[in-house]
Amino acid sequence: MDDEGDLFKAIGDATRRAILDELADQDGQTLFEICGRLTMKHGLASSRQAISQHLGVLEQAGLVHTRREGRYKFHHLDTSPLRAITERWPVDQPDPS
Amino acid sequence: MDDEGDLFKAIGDATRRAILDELADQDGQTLFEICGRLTMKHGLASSRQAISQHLGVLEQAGLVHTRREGRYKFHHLDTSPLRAITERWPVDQPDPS
DNA sequence: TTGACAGGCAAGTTGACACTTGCGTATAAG
DNA sequence: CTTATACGCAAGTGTCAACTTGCCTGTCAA
Repeated sequence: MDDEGDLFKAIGDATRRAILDELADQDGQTLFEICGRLTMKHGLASSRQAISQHLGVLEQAGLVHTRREGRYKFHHLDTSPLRAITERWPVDQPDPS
Repeated sequence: MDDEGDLFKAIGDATRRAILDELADQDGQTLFEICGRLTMKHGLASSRQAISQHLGVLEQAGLVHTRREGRYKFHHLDTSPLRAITERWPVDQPDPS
C-alpha cells in the first residue's frame, strides 16, 4: 500500500485513534504505559501484542516516531501527515466573526 | 457504528477518496457521471452498484449530500466533517516564513 | 547466573466489508 | 403502451486485517 493509503488506514481504526489521543495527552510513552492507560481511561481490554501491532501501523503512516533507550521504546506523536487530508479536500473556515 | 467512526471509515477506502476527488473537481454529479469519470480518469473498473454503495457510505458520513430531481440524483460534496480530524489532533502550521 | 521486565516475530482464526449478482421501482422518451 | 434510462434492494462470495496464541530476543537487577 502506498504512503497515502497507510495514513487513512492508520486513522481508520478506533483503537489506533485512542492511541493517538493518549499520546496527544502525554507524549513519549512506552508500550506498557499505553496499554495501561488505554485500559484505565478507555476501558479497552486490548492485549499488549494488539497495541504493538497498532503502533507499527501508526509508525508506518508517519504518525508516530519511536526512540529506543535501553530496554524501553518511547513513542512520540507527529500530526503533520494529517495536513495532507485538509489540503486534499479544502475545508472552508466557517464563522470568522 | 457511531458518527465518528463513519467518517474515518468513509475516507479509509481508496475508491471513495477518488469519488471525493471527482466531486471536488465537479460538484453535483449523478451516479452514472461519477462512474464514467472514474473509469476514464482513474482507470477504475468499478460497477455501478459498487459506486452506489460507496456513495451511501459517504452520505452517511456527512461528506456527500444528495438532491433528487426526477429520475436523477445529484451528489454534492461537503468537506466540513473533515474539520473534526485536525481539531482532534491539532497540526502545527509549519514554515511561517 | 538467574530471574523479571520490555518488547518482537510469526502462524492461525474470525469477523467486517468491498464487490458481485439478480431482480425490482420510478421516471421519461418513443 | 412499450422501451430505455437512472437508481434501489438484498442475498451471497471472497478477501483482508484485527486479534489471539505461543515462543523468542535483548536489557537490567539481585
